[in-house]
Amino acid sequence: MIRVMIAEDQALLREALTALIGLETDIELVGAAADGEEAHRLIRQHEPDVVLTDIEMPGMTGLELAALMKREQRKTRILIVTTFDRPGYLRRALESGVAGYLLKDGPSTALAEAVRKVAAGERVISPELAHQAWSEDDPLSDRERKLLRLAEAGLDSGAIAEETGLARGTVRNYLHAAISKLGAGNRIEAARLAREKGWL
Amino acid sequence: MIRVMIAEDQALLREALTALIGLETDIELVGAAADGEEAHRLIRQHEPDVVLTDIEMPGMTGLELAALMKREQRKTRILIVTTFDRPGYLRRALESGVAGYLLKDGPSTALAEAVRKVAAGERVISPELAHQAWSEDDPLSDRERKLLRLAEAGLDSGAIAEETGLARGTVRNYLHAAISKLGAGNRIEAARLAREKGWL
DNA sequence: GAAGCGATATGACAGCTGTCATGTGCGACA
DNA sequence: TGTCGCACATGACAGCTGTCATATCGCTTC
Repeated sequence: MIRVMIAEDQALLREALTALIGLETDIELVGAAADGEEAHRLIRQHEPDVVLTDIEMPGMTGLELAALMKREQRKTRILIVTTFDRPGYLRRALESGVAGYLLKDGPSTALAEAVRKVAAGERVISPELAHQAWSEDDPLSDRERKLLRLAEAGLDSGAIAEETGLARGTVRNYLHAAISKLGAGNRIEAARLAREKGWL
Repeated sequence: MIRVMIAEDQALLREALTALIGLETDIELVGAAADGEEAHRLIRQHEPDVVLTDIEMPGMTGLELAALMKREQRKTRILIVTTFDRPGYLRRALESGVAGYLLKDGPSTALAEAVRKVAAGERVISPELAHQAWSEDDPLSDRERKLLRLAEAGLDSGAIAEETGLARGTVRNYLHAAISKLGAGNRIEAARLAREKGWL
């Protein structure tokens, strides 16, 4: 019997996944959490074989949860189930040590199958994504990413400078580097491109 | 017996909803569609009492589907099930003539209950949203909305002018109006604010 | 018909943005 | 130790953006 836990903040999807798992005879649901911290607590309590989780959750993301499993040397393996099909997300997920990455777009039959494979120690990646796993490197530095996020929120160079303690000219310089690396025409387009790739 | 159809492009959620509906004894599933056009075809074929649908779908949105039901004078009623909790979305949905608007955040028990109420002719709105239904009017004109969307994508005034056939000065003027109406400091912030409200 | 109003349209001007040249300091590495 | 690369920093300049004054047109209201 494979012991599974669900961590998903959308109640409807969480309970629907519960219903789907309930249809399988060789998989047992041992808990369901609505946020990352509750998930961590329940994992320590039940020590499931596999945790189905979204990436974005209140409290703790699915990726942080995966990193935590590694740090605490648990055998519990993380299977990400998400809508985000951006290359950067998959890359970051794999680097966090997740055992699988499924898209919510995929057929539900893939879910139980993926749980079985992950429980057996295999690594599972949505076929739609497998080819783009190592597609393109994030060329942005931490500084560029941070300033790009502020620019995306609508702050002008002066406000970003104040926020970060940099000079206005320096802010423009970093944004110029980001714009140039991404092949964009301005900071707005640069932010959009970076977000599409999953780099923000 | 209430006859229900599901229109949802995420396969996993679609099949999970199917599983949830399957648990109810007084509700019967008569079809499931992965996009708006397929949904329309299946509605004409099966004439369900209620259609569960997301707003954003390939082919046709759930709101367009609702408007179509009204135009074709069908008795089929649309129940929106979505993640979008922005005020503007609910307002536009109600104006499109939907019979209900549920958040995926809500408990799954609310789903069957909502289906029953909608089938009985009632109107159902997620309690989290009810208070903000008429919270704030969209102050933007169609022209302003369109230009704001182009600006959000990273086009500069010149590119937007070319795209729309307007003069550069006119483009800046419309964006200025939008910025001013929204109390923003620049076009980026204006686009962000408008999107948060659900006006884009 | 005249006044009022909103949508459309344009140009002038100050300030902001993107680009580039240039410079400093720090750690890596042969 | 030198120099190489990289992050950090700044100023100059052309072009773009935000703001405002202004004007036309169609429609409503009296």
